[in-house]
Formats: sequence, structure tokens, C-alpha cells
Amino acid sequence: MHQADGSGQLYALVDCNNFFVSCERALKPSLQGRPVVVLSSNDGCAVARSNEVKALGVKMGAPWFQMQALARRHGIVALSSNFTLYGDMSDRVVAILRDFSPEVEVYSIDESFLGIKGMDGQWATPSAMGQAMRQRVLQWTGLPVCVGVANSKTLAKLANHVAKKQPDFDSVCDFSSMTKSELDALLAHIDVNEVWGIGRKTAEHLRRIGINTVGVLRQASVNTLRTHFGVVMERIVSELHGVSCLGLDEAETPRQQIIASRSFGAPVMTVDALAEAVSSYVARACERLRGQGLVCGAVHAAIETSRFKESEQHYANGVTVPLHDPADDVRLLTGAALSGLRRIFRAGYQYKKAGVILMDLSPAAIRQHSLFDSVGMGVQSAQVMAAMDAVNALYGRDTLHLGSAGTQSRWMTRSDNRTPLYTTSWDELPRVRAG
DNA sequence: TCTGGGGTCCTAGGACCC
DNA sequence: TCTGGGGTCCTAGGACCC
Repeated sequence: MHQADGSGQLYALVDCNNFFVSCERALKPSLQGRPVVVLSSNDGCAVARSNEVKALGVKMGAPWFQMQALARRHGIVALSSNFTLYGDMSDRVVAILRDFSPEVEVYSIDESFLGIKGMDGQWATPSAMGQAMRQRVLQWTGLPVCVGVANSKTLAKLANHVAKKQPDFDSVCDFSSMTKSELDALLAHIDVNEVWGIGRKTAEHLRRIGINTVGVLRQASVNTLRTHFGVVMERIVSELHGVSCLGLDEAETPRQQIIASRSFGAPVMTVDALAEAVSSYVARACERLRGQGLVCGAVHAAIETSRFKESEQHYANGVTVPLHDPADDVRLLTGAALSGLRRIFRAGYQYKKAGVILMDLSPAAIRQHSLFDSVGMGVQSAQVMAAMDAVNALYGRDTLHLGSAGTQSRWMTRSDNRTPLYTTSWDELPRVRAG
């Protein structure tokens, strides 16, 4: 029986191996064992690689045209991406994981965090539970996964990394059952840039001050790190010590922005051609907007020439067009995007990419209760309550809070992390209303 | 010739208010 | 009008994630 230590949390990170490639293989078993890449739109570059392809040195994001020779030599199979398939397979994996724990955070299309504290009773160890997950997902979907277990999400990510890289772990690695010296020995050999939240820039910076491995990072002074790198690093290091700072985000939070953008197969020169692309992007973004019951307050339009052509001057520009009223009307949003496009269009360039971003999103239900016009003290409490009820029924009871900030009365704030000081909890609502 | 498409969070700096 | 502190709000840009 594994021992429950004092930290109180236990996370499993379940991550599908080479997800897009594995989905294609599940559909077409003859691809098993062969080198396979899945390509981005326009078959531009590799967005997923099988182990065989990784072994050939092909990097993530490598342009397809640059590996033609290699592909011919080794018989690499290149497939166009099929996101409908991947989304469907992802849903099936998540459904299986929910049988193992009710606490599931779907982190991305191919990975989920599970809260497994107290859920592993029917297995001898967390590792045994991980093996059970892995076998069931493989059996029911054909997808191979790796499982990392630890007392914090950041450590669980690292454990997953070890499970993937070190075959003797048999695809499941549990840090929580290791002794301190066992864990130290493992972390001493892991590069800092493998840590969740430490990217290229920060890793370079860390290396410059002599911090190369996770082991060294864990020993570094928290105060020094905090002054050099800010609060994010502070949190990362706490997590690396097994102190859980990042909780499980189980509820589906509404998007803050919706992006639709594409690179063009062939360059585009005219404003008309760009307008056509932009219109179609708005239409797709708008569909997602309404699907989530949101309205948008501003539309951002952007265009760009090729970043890779040295011979031509690079031009990239974008502009945000505010709307008079938040809306989800496709004609309104298209109009805004096109007026933005006309402002940034410059003739004579070969455009390779365009996109739109729907910004300043809010639940449409607020509109239905005319709350946008009624910010301030004069508003009827019943009206506020009705609107909040409607919104919270739609998005979960914590979507909106009533609160106030200083002398400025602020009837509603979205309960995102940026404004925690101004929100009061749902339970305090009646008191705030009475005041 | 051919180089993806989404997202989030944090910080710094300026405008503005009392 | 000047000086100054304390504070909020908004935005752009950077870094990161998959």
C-alpha cells in the first residue's frame, strides 16, 4: 500500500503518445511500425511525428518540403491532418478516464489531469492504477498513452516525461511513491526546459546563471529566482517541491478570445482576395461564438506576408475594431473585420496569412437582461439577480460574481484570475445586495 | 515553389482619478 | 497652480502552452 503523505494532493497526467499519428494508426493499422508524419494545413509542416520519424531527427514544425529527400529514403508516410477525427478520439479517451476519477481536467486535445487522491483504493499502488488506465485506453480506443503521477501538476508532467523517455518504467511513472534520493537522482538528469512553464527563453536565462537541470533548479534560492523571473517561476519551483499551487480546473471555462486564421497556399495580393478569406474566418469564428453562448465586443483583423522570404520586406499588421454593442451577428462582425482590413491593407505585398480574433467576449445572457446598460447603483436588484442566475445556470454557478471596487460600483465581474480582489463569493451576494 | 492554428497569463507603462 | 502619494484601468507585448 502506498503511503499518503502530507501534501494532500495526488495528480495523474495522462498523455497520448504522438496523438495525431496514433489516431491515424487506430484507423489504419497498416501504418503501425512505419514512419508517419501528420502535416499542418496546406501540408506545410509536421505537427505530429511517430517515434520512427523522431528517431530520424525530424523536429516538431519542420517544413515538409525540406524533408522530401529523407522521406523518400526512409519511406515516411505523410498524412494531411483530420481534426474531426482527433476531436472524436479525444472525447473517447476522456470518457474512459472519467471512469477512473470524477475529477478530470481536460488540459488539451491529447492530455488530461486526474485528481486521484483516494480514488486508487482498489489498486495496490498509483502505478497499478496508471497501468489500468493505460491498458483500458489502449484496448478501447487503440491509442497508447503514458501516465505520470505526483503530488503537483508540474511534477506529474515531469513524471509523464520520464514515463515516455525511460522504457524501464513501462509507460507509467509515479514520483509520489519514490524516496527523496530516488527522485533526486532522476531529476538530476532532466534538463530545465523539460519543466512545464519553462520555455526556450527562460531556459537560456537559467543556463546563464548555472541552472541546467531540474535538480539544480530545485536547490536554487526561491528569493533569487523570484526577483529574476517573477511569480511564475516561484510557483513552478514550489510545484517542483511537491507543493501543489495549481489546482484542478474541472469546469469548462468560457473562452476569452476566439481566433480564426490560416496561411495561404499561394500568396495573395489584392484586398478583395483578403476580404474573402477574412469573411470566411469571421463566419467560422462566429459559429463558435454562438456555440458557446457568447457575444463579442471587438473584432481584430490581421494580415501578414511571409516571415521566411528574405528577399521581400516583411509586413505584418493588425487592428482592433470595437463594436458599439456586443454582438454575435455575422454581418456586423464581418463589417467590422473588413473595415479593419481596409485600414491595414497595403498594396504591393504578397500576403501569406490572414486572421481574425473575436475579443472582449461576454455571455450573451447578460445582453438579454439589459445589464450592459445598467451598471451602477440605480439598477434593480431583482434584475441583477435574474441576469446572474441566468448566466450562472448557463455557465456554472461561479461564472459571475457581484462585487465592488473602491468607490466605483462594479456590479459584475467575470470570475477570472485577473480580478479576484474585486469579486465577492456567491455566498456573500445577499449581503452585498443589501448594502 | 513549398514554413500551423489555436490559446493563456504576466508585466510594464501610460492615462486617469482622488 | 504646484507637488506628491496612492490607487485603478487599459493595452501592448512577451513568454509560454499544446
